[in-house]
Amino acid sequence: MSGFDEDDAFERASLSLSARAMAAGRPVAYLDGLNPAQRAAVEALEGPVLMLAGAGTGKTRALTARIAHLLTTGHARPGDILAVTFTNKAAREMKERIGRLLGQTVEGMPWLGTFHSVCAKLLRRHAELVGLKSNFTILDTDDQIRLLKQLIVAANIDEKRWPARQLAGIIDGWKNRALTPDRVRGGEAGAFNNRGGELYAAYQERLRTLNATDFGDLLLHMVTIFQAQPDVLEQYQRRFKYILVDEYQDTNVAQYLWLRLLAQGHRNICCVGDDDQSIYGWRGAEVGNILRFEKDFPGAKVVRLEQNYRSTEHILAAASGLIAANAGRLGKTLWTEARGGEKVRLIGHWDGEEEARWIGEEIEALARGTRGMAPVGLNGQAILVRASHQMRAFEDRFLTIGLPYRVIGGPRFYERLEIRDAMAYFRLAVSPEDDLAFERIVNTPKRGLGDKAQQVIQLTARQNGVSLLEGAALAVQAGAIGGKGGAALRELVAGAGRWHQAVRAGGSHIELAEAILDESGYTAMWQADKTPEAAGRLENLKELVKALEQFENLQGFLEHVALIMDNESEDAAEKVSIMTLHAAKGLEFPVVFLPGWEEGLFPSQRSMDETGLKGLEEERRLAYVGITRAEELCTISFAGNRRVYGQWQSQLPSRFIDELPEAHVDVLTPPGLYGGGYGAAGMAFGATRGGIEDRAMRADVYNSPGWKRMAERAGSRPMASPREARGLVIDAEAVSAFAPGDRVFHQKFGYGTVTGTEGDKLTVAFDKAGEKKLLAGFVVAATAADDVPF
DNA sequence: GCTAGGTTAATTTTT
DNA sequence: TTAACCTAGC
Repeated sequence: MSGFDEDDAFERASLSLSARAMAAGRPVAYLDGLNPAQRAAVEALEGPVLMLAGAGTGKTRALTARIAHLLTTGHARPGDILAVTFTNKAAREMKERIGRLLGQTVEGMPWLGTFHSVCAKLLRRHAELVGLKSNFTILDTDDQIRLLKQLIVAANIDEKRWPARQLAGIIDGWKNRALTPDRVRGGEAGAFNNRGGELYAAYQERLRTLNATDFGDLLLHMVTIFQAQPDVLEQYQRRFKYILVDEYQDTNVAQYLWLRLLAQGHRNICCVGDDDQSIYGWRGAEVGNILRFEKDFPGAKVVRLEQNYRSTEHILAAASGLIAANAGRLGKTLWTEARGGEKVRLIGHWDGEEEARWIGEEIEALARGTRGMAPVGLNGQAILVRASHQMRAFEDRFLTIGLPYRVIGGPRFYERLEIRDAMAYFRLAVSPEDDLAFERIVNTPKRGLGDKAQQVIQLTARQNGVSLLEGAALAVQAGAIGGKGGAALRELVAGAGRWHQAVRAGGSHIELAEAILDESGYTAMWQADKTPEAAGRLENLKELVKALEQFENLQGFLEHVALIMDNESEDAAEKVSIMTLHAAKGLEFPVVFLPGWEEGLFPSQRSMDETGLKGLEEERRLAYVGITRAEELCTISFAGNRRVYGQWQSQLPSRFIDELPEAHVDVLTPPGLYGGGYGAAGMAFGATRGGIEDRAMRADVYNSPGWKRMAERAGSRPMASPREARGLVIDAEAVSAFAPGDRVFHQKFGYGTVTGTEGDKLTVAFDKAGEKKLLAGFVVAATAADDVPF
């Protein structure tokens, strides 16, 4: 966040940028190779433009070319363009690509960044308008929750029944919708044990006192300012002559309002997005924003990017067929010039472990090139799951067979305990009044300051109206905290004073950081720790200090970290990637595996329960995102049994599997596996046994009284589906064909004797494989002729 | 203040 | 099943 705050700095940069590009005589180089649609999107500079960019259609290319076009044609200087993204990664990428297009780095694009970083920058200039100082701190989720916890306790609410995390979610929801406490409607304010609105107000008040914001506030405050201060708004309407928005389908109400306010004047706003890839509804994104664009901006030019450069025709057709089941789309048809390629593969497995085993073998085979394709390195292969707990089966399996993998997502560097602790020390050095930071480290490392001592500090601080650090100093002076704790606190207070002095004095912030970690005893704490992770933590601390080098001072670093929580370490080694579907958005791989396509898991039961059809459609978009990540080979799989929270459950293939167009799917016969039952993937399509083919009718079945009765009758069975209503599944009645003592045959386990039945599950003592629990559909009655008892 | 054992809940996640 | 979180008890 350092560098370009000075207006004239980017004025200068802008001049040199366009001038140089022009002088170099390649004013149109960035247009080379654009297809007609991309070109149209690039050249429609004036007025509202909606760029509907399907997966793999060269969206970033068009977007960056558009910026290059604005600059080179002299329509705008870098400082005139507001370009917002959701992630730092996207912003970085865009900067790089613009730089490449124009043949130089674009350090002069001061307003290209994430919604949050741009808003933070704006808010620092106008903080006083919402009662903050310009050096406010930005709290992360962890701080937010700790703060809320305090407020909940203070409000005499049972924190166990009403967890702070939940309140945080509610408040975030309000902020996403640009609702300040006074705007939360009566009924809604009654959320959270009837105290939601009140706690929200208290929380905002507390943030102001702490001179802090949370992430949601960055936008909320800016919307508030723009709405209440026409002069400020106008200033930025004039400054931002052109507005570009990436991933518009992911914007929430607050972001939408913010953009609309800024674009109101000239209406030069270009939004890029894909309604079919809207997968963040659960965190406030409004697909409606993109669906409504033409109404919001009458006369908008809508450009569709539909030529796909990523995937084979089968993959595209499968994805298109699937997404067609969603209602209320803007509509796009992806096409490609590429011909041929593999169909999407579909395979059913016995259980989750087997699925993992099979995928592991496939990956190895593909890497060796024994699948009729050129070898695909591990870096080119990915497994995309719906929920992160599904990763475990793969990790377990891959560790066993020694297949290198990397998990994308998960806890990030700056969210790690030791990093957050160290950061709290830095924060305290920069701002001694940062109470949250003080609280975090006051007894880390252990200083013998327990609840009681901390209460004394709190009380002293409140009575004197000072920060906790000052309160601690006073308490020490007064001798209110005795013994070991008192001495340790005295040292901490002295240290904090020293560090703050050092910050003010300037000097090397790297040396200071090292000194802080040293003098506080923090480094020593981990050195003394004998647990296996201690070494890694020390390593991380070193890395943290190293990261400081890129900044001029601690303040700059802290701002950076507050907003840029990613750290993608380069890892050159060949590894399979495992990640969630959400994390996969925007990525592509030659080979993609999509496991766990089962009712209840994907689409997620919870999603459907909570948001009904809306949730289901978002799940379907997630499936669409998954398939469209694949360039050459996409393999969808499901398991007939899966352990869910320790319980074995029978699983039904996902309804999304039914929705795949058959012509583009290759149903693999599981090699040497079971031969009967629904698990035999051939049955995955509703083609057999009188399936209902009509989609509308299928939806009807789902909502019909008959279906509901059916679901009820299924009783304890957690996942009933339309498929069952259609009789596609061997249900409880079929089970009665088997009784204890019957001889049965299983493709994998061979012959065995039924020892028990329970609903549609059988317990079978197999002659060779031992006792197994399984679905009746997976076995057939043994015929005397075949069955050779031993 | 720490640890062991019991209880509870269990998507998706960026900033 | 498991992992995180919290409460007793040392």
